[in-house]
Amino acid sequence: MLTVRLPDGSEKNFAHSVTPRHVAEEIGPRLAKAALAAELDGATVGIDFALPEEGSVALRILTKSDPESLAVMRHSCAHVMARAVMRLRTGVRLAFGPTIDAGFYYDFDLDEPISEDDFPQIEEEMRRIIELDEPFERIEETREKSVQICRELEQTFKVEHIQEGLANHETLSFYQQGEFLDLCRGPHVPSAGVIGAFKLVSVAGAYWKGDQSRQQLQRLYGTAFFRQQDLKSHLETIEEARKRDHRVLGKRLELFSISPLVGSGLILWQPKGAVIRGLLEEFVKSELQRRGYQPVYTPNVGRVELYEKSGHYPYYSDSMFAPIMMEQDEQYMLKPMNCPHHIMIYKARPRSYRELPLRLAEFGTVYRYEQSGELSGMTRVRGFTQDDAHIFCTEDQVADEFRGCIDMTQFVLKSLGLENYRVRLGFRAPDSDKYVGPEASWERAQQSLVEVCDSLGMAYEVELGEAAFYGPKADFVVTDCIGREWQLGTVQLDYNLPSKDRFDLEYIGSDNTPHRPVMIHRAPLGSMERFIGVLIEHFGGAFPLWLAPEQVRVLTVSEKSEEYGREVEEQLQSRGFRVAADYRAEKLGAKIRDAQLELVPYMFVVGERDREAGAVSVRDRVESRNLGAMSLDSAIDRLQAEVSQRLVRRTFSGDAGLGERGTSNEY
RNA sequence: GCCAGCGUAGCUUCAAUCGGCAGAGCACCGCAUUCGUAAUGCGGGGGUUGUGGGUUCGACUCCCACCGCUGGCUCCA
Repeated sequence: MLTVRLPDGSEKNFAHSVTPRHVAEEIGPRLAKAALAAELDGATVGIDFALPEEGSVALRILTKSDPESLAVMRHSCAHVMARAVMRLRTGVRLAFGPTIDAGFYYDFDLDEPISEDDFPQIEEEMRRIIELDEPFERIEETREKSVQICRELEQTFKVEHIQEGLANHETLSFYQQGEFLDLCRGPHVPSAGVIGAFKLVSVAGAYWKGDQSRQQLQRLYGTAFFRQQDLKSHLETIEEARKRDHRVLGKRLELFSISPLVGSGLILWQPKGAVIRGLLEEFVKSELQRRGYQPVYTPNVGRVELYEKSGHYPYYSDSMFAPIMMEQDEQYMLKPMNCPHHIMIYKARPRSYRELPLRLAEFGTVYRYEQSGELSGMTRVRGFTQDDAHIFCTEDQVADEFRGCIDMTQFVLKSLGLENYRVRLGFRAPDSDKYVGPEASWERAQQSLVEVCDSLGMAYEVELGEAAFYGPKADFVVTDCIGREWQLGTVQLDYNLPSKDRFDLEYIGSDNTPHRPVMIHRAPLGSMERFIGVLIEHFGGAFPLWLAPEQVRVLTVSEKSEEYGREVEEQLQSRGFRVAADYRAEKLGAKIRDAQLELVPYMFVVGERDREAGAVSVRDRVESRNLGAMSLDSAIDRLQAEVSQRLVRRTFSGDAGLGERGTSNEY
């Protein structure tokens, strides 16, 4: 006998084999009709799933109102899409078609490539399939039979997947809908009719099993919702993201530019962007000073031998700019990392334990030859400046230093209105030869990271295989105001570069014998380019007052007030504000409009009335509102208070569902 | 690097019918206007249609190569 526990605490007993559908029918016909899937002891299953005949299970029937059913429905929609493509095309071989955060995709190998022009036709065919409202039927087969079925269907990727990826599965499942039969773990919704609204989003290349050395397939991305209005609002959020694109805003607001003649992926900071960067650097520098870091400067090139010693050259030569050849035995690299240089500063003389922790900081510019297809605006570039520092400390100091790095990162992010983030601990993958150093050091380093995170009560997730080659790391993955994730700051523990085989770092301990220090690599912002790119999108170009390239614009009502306007402008300038003025022979409305669109936080409107009173009329951009006339001094006090608090007055808040594309790998 | 798409004036605002005279808006410059909280009017300049080659009587339009960009894949010390 089976006991089924329901969410309301009640229990139902069944003497014979049942499915969630039967359970739902027992509860009521309404629920049975609305049931799309079920949650069985925490896992999502289809409503036709055969529950065990004995024992006790927790079961929750899932309907449209449960978020879990959205993923199930989207996976079904991926099948509908694949079915439509197979109706329209010949020689379609199916690969994987999972659900992702914002929708789903399916990978195909096709005789003729699909382009976006084909979307309307595919969508039309999908609509037809959905109208038929045919059920998704689950079929279970033995391995041999499954291979045979896939062979007959000429689905060679599926054959391979059964034989390799699913080698330890005794039985396999298929889902059938009309003429469409696909190897698939499921679950699926009962029938296609529940797919309320869908849209094909994009088409892209993707390698079979994510392996660059294997065949490239076409990946068709789509999304689906139960209700048309949810699809609409999803598309609106994508549109919102598009409007905030830092590449567009960066050009419009004259923050940065990229010139093909200078080179792809190389950022030219325009004056206004340079203001923002300079302010952020000052902000970080003052924190570094407070926290006992010492600034250093190092050159932009270094001999190849330096990077051979560090191990970067053997590991990353493909993504480094080629060496600069001088003589046969004299080659220089553009530096891809600052750490080897900082290490040489440490090594410039013998070190005592009394000096540790030694914290060396530099806004170090590095160059990496990223693949051309990787480049994107400021977020993925070939030259960038890290807010870098390397801490050399004793084993005993590691935890405190690591804690200090986390603290500084949290402080900096918070000051910029980036309060939504998670921490990802990147650990080594077992049995990989990608890493340097003995396993014991790795264990120790990984253990320290976990202990510090636990002691701070900080949530984190461990990801295997995400470590740097020399040590494990803690990455800060920041969610911006429309729900997209960005990897920004990082703290990395390193027991390897100091080792005998690498740079053989030492300090003399209190026992008067040499000891090996531990290194911590850390960059709270990551790179200035990427960080500011993300900030542009986060703020939609409307920077808080303390960072705004132009903080105040003086607007004259007419040319009659120009002289007074210039006085006000000069006053603001001398009080430390970044100020501009609009003396054009335009109407006030036009000047206001331009300043609003250029995202200037405050406008000081000056006319004859103000001149007579020695006042300014303050207009606030955020509220798009006239705050009224006030004395210049009180207006300045007001702004100064806002600057000194580093007040972040507004960021859009919402969720585009554009988060990292984590897949749950249905097949 | 790979797959797909795109490239017309400073502008990710865009037009140019089937291959038949490259044209608007915004921005910019000039003149007039002297204005009180999101666009004053008039006039003007600005183009080797990404680059190079090909097909054609004729190419923004069709074909090839290259460059750049976009969306993905792979990569990310």
